[in-house]
Parts: sequence; structure tokens; C-alpha cells
Amino acid sequence: MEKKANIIDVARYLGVATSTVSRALKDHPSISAKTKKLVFNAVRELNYSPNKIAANLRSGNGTAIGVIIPKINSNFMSNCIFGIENVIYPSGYNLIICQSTEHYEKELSNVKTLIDSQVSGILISVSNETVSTGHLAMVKANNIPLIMFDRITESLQVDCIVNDDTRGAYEAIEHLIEQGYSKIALLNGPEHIYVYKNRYQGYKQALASNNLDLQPDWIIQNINTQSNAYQATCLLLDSKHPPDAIFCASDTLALGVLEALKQRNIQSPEQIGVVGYGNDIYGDLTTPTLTSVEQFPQEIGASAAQIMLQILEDKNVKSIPKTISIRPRLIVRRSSSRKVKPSI
Amino acid sequence: MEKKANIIDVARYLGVATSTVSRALKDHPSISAKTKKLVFNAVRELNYSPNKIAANLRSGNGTAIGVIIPKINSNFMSNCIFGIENVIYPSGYNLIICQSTEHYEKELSNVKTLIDSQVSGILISVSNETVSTGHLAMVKANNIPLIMFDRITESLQVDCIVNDDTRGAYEAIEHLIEQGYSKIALLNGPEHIYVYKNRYQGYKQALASNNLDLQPDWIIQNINTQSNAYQATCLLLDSKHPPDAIFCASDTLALGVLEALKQRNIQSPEQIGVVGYGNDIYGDLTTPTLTSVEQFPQEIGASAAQIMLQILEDKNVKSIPKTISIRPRLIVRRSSSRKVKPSI
DNA sequence: CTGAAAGCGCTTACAG
DNA sequence: CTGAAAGCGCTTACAG
Repeated sequence: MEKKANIIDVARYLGVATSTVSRALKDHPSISAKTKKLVFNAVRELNYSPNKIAANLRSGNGTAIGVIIPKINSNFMSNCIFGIENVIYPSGYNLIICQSTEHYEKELSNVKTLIDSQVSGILISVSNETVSTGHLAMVKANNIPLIMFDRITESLQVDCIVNDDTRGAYEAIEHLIEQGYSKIALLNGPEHIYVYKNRYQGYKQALASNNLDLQPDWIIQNINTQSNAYQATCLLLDSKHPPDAIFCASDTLALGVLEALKQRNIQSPEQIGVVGYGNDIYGDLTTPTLTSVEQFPQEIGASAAQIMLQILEDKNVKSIPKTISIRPRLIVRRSSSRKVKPSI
Repeated sequence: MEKKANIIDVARYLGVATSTVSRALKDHPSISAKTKKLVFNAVRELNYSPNKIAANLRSGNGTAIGVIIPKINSNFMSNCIFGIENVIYPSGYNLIICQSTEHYEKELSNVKTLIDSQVSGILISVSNETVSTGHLAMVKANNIPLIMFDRITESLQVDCIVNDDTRGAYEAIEHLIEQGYSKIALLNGPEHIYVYKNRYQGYKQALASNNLDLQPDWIIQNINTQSNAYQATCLLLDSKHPPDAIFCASDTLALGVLEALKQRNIQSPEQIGVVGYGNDIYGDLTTPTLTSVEQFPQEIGASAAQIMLQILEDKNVKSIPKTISIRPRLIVRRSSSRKVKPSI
């Protein structure tokens, strides 16, 4: 087996200096067209391709962009990654993907690994456990551009790409009200997480705008799983003043609600309206089909990646960190359509 | 902003040679315990961590393992990646993830990039378009271990991890026969793809074992989408001799079948039995719930990663390439349960 | 047990 | 327009 050709082999083959080869490959203006042609031919002849690692070490320019996410195996996250990859690929950067698996310690370790791997930039969606941001400050201290998406921490001055959760929730509630529901409960996730805090805000704002009182009994926080949502729904239904609609801060929770309604033979949307969040792939398959808020995860990932590439292109431009909200869209299906039944 | 400490800073701080620091950090046996302790303290003091890129260039040992997949945003693939990441992470390797987006040209480009990035090994699930394997031979020529998973090409001598598609299909058909179905149709994907070829084999073998004739009219190949499956189902139902069960080579196809049955008010499982493949997350949510074959994607990814780590540990051991089949499991739900109704 | 020195494969100021 | 030479931050034979 022959060893892979390096730049010295190419230079020797042509009888020129390695610097000439290096410049020719980068289309450096000071190299003559004739020499460039010779170099490209030799490169093909010897099947040469530059060692990215060596180039990185010498130039200081990394060859990869790091991504840290809680877990890759969710519909939302894998679609974010899909969007990121589509944007990053043409730029020539590699994508190094790390999972925190929702643990702060692993996230910290991921950050260190990426720094030691000389990545050019880091895109992160923080874990549930992450409250301290020392590890993120470390990224900035190493002069590595950092962008947060979806799961962000607000204390840090970095660019953020998020779904406009407040708006998504607001529109969901407005829709329920339009459909004639007025006693609207909220099943929310852990309130310390950015997205759930904002969905709660949207819920409150929409009630206020429509002169509906906030009923503390109808607000159930910190629900994480389908079975917890099931139980919470049972409690709501058994209470003295049961709601006539339930807004869920995720589709997983909505599945628990539908399960509870089905078990008790309560009709949705006729008796109880249900809206989820995330527009997971099964929204068309539940009975009734599930109204939900589409977050456009591919666009979230793509935007984060685009901004990263912009930053990497003009490193010197220090712009003010901004937060970009991707506008969500309510996908109306049957579970909330008491007035007009949609075709699906 | 201070520059990150390098190994020279640590050596200078202690008044020792960089070689001593390097060896101490690797727990080299020739370094005294006392010196090691000093080095570790200095490392903490200066907040030093080794530059992986430089180490890679000098030692020739890569720091990353590359993964090439068609698309990350599928339930199956993102779970494979999840399994891979869980195994790779403790080893200290980074995971570089590339998408071919089902295009041969991009897959080729991914391979080149990974080689130039000096990855230690490559895990690949090939694209639909991939028939030529020159790019994979290139990986071997560069002495980089290669492992294929799920979507494999058979012409190459490499380790493979696959779901046992033949068995999965076989058991699905046996189950349908046990449930009293005897006129069993097959909706299959593109037959040139390994997994579909084998699911077809399993289908044929199970019919043969049970003395059922193969009915060419009931075998519809090259169905890729839900709507194609819908149309194919309509054709089957309208034919002179309609089947009494339909085995689908993917859950997506099964959704098209259920859609067609629903539209025509044909009851499943009573009139037509339906079995899918892949056990996608919505199997519990369809009406009827969908019997399907679970492939254990996390295990497939984890096995591939484990074998890669083994190969990287003892590089010299040239073992014979083997194919490992992960045994699938039929998850029986309502769509195929004509005799005994399962609880779900 | 420790150190001096070479070198991995590039890039880039500097010189001409 | 091209080349000689230094150096990125490590590791590793070799020497003692």
C-alpha cells in the first residue's frame, strides 16, 4: 500500500517549492495561471488532497464547527441538525456533533473537547440541567464564536435563534377562544426552561388580551411525560371547575391528554379542546387529529448555521448579539375545531 | 485576553522538558509519581489542555470517527446516531457527522472530507443512489477502518451491522398466517436496496414454509411514499382477487394502506390485516394501532460503534469481515390481531 | 527516570 | 511571480 501523497511530493514532482503549491491550491493572485495549471494537474496525477489537520495547526483556522445538543433522537433536534448540516456543508466545515444527554457535566465535557479540537465555532442547545454558564464563558474566552438555539440561557451575551414561543402559545390560545372555549387550562413543562417560561407568558398574555381571568387551578407546571400529563388531565377533569380546553406545551403532553379523554369517553373537540406544541409527526394520526404549533426546526438550525458562517467570514466585525425569533405557525386540526371542522 | 497555555508553558513553569510533561499526562510508566503529581498540578494551575490537532498531526492518531448517513432527520437514523454517540463518547473520540442526503456525489465528497480530516474510522449507511463502491475502496486504501450499518453494499469486504430483515419479514408473515390470513400482499420499497431485497426474501420464505403460493399480483415493488402506498392499496383492493392482508416493508407505506382502508370503510384487522416495518413512534396512535417490526436502531448504532472501537484498539489484528444481524422483534398491535385482540 | 532534538504536513512572513 | 525557512503544538525514538 502506497502512502498518501503530501504537498512535498507534489512540489518535488513539479520541481517547485511547497509554498508555490500551497498558494496555487488556494488560487493565490501572485501565482501565474500557468503554474496553477501545472499544480492542478500534478495534484490529480498524484491523487493529492491537503491534510486538513496540518493546515489547521499551522494556520490556526479550524476545519470544524461543533454542535452540542441534549439528545439527537428527537424529531425536533434531528431536524435542527438537518437544517444546520445543509447550510454548513457547502462551506467546507465539518460538523462535530456532541450530545449532553441532558447532563450538565457531559455538556461541560463536550465544550472542553470541542475547544481542544480547535473548532471554529460552537452551536449549542443547552441541557435541562444547565443553569451555570461558566463553560459557555470558556468558549468566549477562547475566542470561539458561540451561538445558542432553541434551548438558550438568557444571561449570556450571544446570538440566539429561537422559536417565538410566546407568540406560538398566544396564537394557540386565541384560536381556542375563537372556537368558543373560555376555560382554558395549561399543561406546562419545567418552568425554568426558557421555552416553557415563554409559552406560559403567551398563555397569560392571550388570556389577558381577551379579558379572561387567570385560573391558578388550571395551570399545571412541571409536567414532563405523557403519563404525567395523563394524570394531570384526570385531576383537572375531576376538579370542581373543570376546563373546557387544554393547551399543552408539547405534543407529548397532548398525547397524555387525549389518552385521558378517550379513557373517560369525553369527546374532543366537542367537550374539550386540545392544542399541542411542536407539530410532531403523529399529529395527523391521533384521534382526533391534533392541533399543534409548528416550530420549523430546520429553519431554526439553518438560521443558526448561517449566522455562524457570517461571523466566521468577517471575524473582526464585532456586532451586538441579537436574538432571532422564527415565527411559528398554528396547524389547526380536529382536536380544537369546534366551530368549523377542518378537512383533515 | 490571555492566550491558551500550551505544553511549553507547562514545561517552563515546572522547569522540565516538554517530553516529560507529555509523558506524565499519558501516565507513561517511566515517569515518577512525584513528577506526575507536579505536572498535574501545573496543568490545573495554568488551565492547560492538550491541543488535539497538534497531537493528531504528530502521532498520526486521529481524534475523530466519521459517520456518513443518508439523512439524520428520520426516527431510525437519529436513533442509530444516538446509539453510536453513547458508545463513542467515553472513548474520547469526536463524532463527525455527514449527510449524503441520498446522493452519491455528496457521499463521495463526504468520504474525501473525512479522509482529509484524518478520522480514525468511518461508519457508513450508504445512500439510495450508491451502487459504485470506489469511494469506499478509497477508505480502505487509506488504511481507515470502515464499518457499514443498515444500508450496506454487499460487494465489499467490511464489517456490517444490519437488522435481520429476512427474519423480521418472515416473522411478520408467520404472524399473519397464524391470525388466519392467507392471501398476503407485499408492498415493498426499491428492490435494489439491501433491506428491501431481504424483506422480500423473508416474505417469500415464509409463504413457502407455510405452503402458500406466491401470487405475483400481490407483490408490488418500488413503492416509496405514503401516497404511492395508498394508490397501490386501491389497486389491490380493486383487483379480481384482493388480498386479505398487506405486509408493508416500512411503516410509512402502512400509513398509506390504513388511509386507503379507512377511506373505503374496510375494517382492519377484521377484513384486512396490516403489518408495517420499523416500529415508528406513531404505531400506538393510528386507528387501528399498527403491528410492526422493531429494528432496535440504537443497538444497531451501538454495535457498529463497539466494533469500530475494538478495531481501533488492536489495529494489527486483521480479522475476517463479519456481518452482525440484530434480531428484530414483531410488535403485535391491533391492525393484525384478528384472533386475539391485544390490550393495546 | 528525564531531556534534547527531530519531525508530523502544512502556511506564511520575508526576501528576491 | 517564486523560493527558503521558520514554526503551529505536540510526540517519540534516541541518548544518558
